[in-house]
Amino acid sequence: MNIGEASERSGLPSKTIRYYEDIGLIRPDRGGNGYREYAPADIHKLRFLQKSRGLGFSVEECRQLLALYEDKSRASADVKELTQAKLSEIDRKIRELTELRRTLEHLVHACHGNDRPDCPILEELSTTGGAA
Amino acid sequence: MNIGEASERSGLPSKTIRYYEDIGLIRPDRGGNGYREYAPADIHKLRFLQKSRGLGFSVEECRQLLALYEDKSRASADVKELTQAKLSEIDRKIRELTELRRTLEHLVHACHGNDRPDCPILEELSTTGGAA
DNA sequence: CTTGACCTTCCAGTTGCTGGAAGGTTCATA
DNA sequence: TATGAACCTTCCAGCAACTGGAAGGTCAAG
Repeated sequence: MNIGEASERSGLPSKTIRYYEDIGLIRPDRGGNGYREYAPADIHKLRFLQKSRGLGFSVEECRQLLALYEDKSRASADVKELTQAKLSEIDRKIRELTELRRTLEHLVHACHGNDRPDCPILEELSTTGGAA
Repeated sequence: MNIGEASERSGLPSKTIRYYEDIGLIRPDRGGNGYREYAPADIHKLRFLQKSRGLGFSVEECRQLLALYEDKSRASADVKELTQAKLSEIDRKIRELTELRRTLEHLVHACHGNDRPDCPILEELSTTGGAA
């Protein structure tokens, strides 16, 4: 399929898809007309990239995560370690998001109409979420 | 407190803190010597920024989120709507992270030593996580 | 065989930092 | 009181990750 459909299916702008090719994240085939041709596997990767980027992983981290899917070196201890590190990172992000969610919800429920200069929730956030 | 301590307490580099001031996210006082002086409330904001940026929210989104804490317009329906939108976004992120976590874990447990060119997990990821 | 929606490359601009230079402040110690 | 380390300041340049636009080729429909 062409880049337009790849864009639709992955949720990424065509521009971004081309950019990801530039920096070597994906390598679609080319048709006789010079058009990029995306296979289903490419779409998987693009969706994966779309999500992981949106979740605050850097492009380099995404490259690592993506590499975990490619079997080249999958069984190695390095990869396991990397995966474990990523898992911890993901857990941290989930915790922080949950905390953020709770804070927002409190704000909307508990602070509604209350215009004290210092909302107690702010205080809570700062103590609950200990520094890294 | 000075920017160094603010950096330590917030987990953000001093450079970034100054940048956030440049773009109007925070407004610390200045001492007679020209040094920035951070109040505890500023640290709260900085920590909040550190987290929300790391969770994939853009600076503009962070500005909105931060505005939810400032009581100026807290009771308005607009703000409630915005908060609700942000809550949905957060929920989506949590779901995606959970999914990503599960995928990674499967990879490390189920695919270890299996070097089939197309891992079934990849397939799962692409079907489980529907397009936006 | 033209019109419109695709696609291509290339180059410039934006966002969100990040590093470094050049210099001022503070504080401990000699 | 002075010297030096460890802070702080502004400014400017560069990098990361896109994003938009120009200039032009391709393709399917009418």
